[in-house]
Amino acid sequence: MKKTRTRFAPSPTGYMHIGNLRTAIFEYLIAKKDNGDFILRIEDTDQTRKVEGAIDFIYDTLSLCRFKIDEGPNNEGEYGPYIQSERIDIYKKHALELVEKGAAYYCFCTEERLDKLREVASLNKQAFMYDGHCRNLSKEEVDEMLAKGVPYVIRQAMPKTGETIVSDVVYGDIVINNSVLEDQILIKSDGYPTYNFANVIDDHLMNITHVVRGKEYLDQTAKYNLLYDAFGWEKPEYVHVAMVLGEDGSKLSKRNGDASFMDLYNEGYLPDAIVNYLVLLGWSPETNQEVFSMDELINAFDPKRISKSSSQYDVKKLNWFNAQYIKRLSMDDYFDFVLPFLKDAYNLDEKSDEWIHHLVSIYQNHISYGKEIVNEVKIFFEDDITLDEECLSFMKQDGVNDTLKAFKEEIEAISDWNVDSISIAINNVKEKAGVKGKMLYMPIRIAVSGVMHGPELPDTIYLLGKEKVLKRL
RNA sequence: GGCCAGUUGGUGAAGUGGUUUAACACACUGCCCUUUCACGGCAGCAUUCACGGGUUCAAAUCCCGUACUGGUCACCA
Repeated sequence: MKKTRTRFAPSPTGYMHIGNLRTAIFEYLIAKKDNGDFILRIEDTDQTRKVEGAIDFIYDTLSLCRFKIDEGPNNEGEYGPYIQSERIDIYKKHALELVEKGAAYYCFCTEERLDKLREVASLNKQAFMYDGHCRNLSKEEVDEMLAKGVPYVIRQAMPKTGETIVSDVVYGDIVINNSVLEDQILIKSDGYPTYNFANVIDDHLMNITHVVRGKEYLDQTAKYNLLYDAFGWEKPEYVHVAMVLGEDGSKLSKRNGDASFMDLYNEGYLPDAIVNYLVLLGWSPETNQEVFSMDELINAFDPKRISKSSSQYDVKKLNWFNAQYIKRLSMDDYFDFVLPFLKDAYNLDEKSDEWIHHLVSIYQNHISYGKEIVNEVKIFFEDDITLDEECLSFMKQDGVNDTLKAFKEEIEAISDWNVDSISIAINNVKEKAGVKGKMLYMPIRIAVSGVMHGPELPDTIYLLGKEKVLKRL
């Protein structure tokens, strides 16, 4: 029995949106469920798209998500190199092998000829497909062109008739008619392989057992199978996964900024929560469990339960997951987590550690992402407060002024400023002004904080400080 | 346009012929708890599974057709 091996194969663009990440999650879980290996391979055959530092970025991202990379460019195993641009010779060699076998051929067609073909096709409202012009070149003709140094590509010779069956773990058997298959390019004129070719070669050479990728590649898989057959290689298991759509149901793109993992991370979304949310987007466990640790995930994951239809990214549910994870953070971890957001937004130099801790601690059950705390604590850092319509109309009610007057007196009378004494003060107001519940708390809350929602009132008052509270009254 | 796939509530989804008068979760609404807010708890929220036919004693579940959505048809990955 072969050891299960999956691979994450991004191109090094320095950007990872949640759709890519989700694919990585699935790949990781499939491998780890079988105690297999998770491999990172960099697909940089398009040299124009290369971005500096992108490989480290991918390592960082995956490590934040708790994925252990068993083999990759920075920790090579026995199947290296793990960067496609360093494997050029390998692809070339295999392409030539196919030419030898008659499954591929040299093509010397010029850009101009191809363009003309394309033009004609679009005129006839037909999809362009290479006409196989060079497919029947004789050995002598080929050698002559080669000797003359005419630029060439190597194309795969597709069968013209019959059909190819693609077996997929989530979609079942898909039948593709061979007549729709183009004699696709395997090796480009710059000597680099195309994505489709490099993929097949690498996946085989690296002993990948499960190829997990976006559903958009499903149709292409017939070509892959033909390639595997031509080499006489065993095909991997295919796991095609449906797309993740943006919140509006449209395709995710770079433009849809907040769907990038790093952006979410920088906003204060915990990688564990992101992973947990994403794995449930397009996959569901047999039980009703929703919050999963990595180990539980590895245990529960079954690729057969990946859904066939695409799903929409929903930040509200992500918020819920993230809030769950924030609540479960230890006090220390939580503090380390939110403090950077606070420091970034406010000058904390004059605040005591005790004060900062107290402030932050009352929000652990309130926020759904780290940066949210910045807005929440605004009332403690601003001098002026402005009331919105709702607050204003509340404050116009009868008795509000009496309540506030009584409250002010109580506050002034406090000598030992702490949460308990403030609670007592509020309680005294209840007696004095003869109000309770909402009519007691709301006027005070609005007067001191300017908003109708917030953390525990005594804490709020305590943190604001006597001076500020009196000033606002 | 050809080919391929998908279609269960605002969202993620369970469901593979009868125990489903369609689970669970997010969101939303209401109530309770808390002397306020939030947290938490409880309840409500699809008479119906894109639509139309068929098979069957019985269909969200099987078959056929239609519609819609998406993908794919590059010397991009």
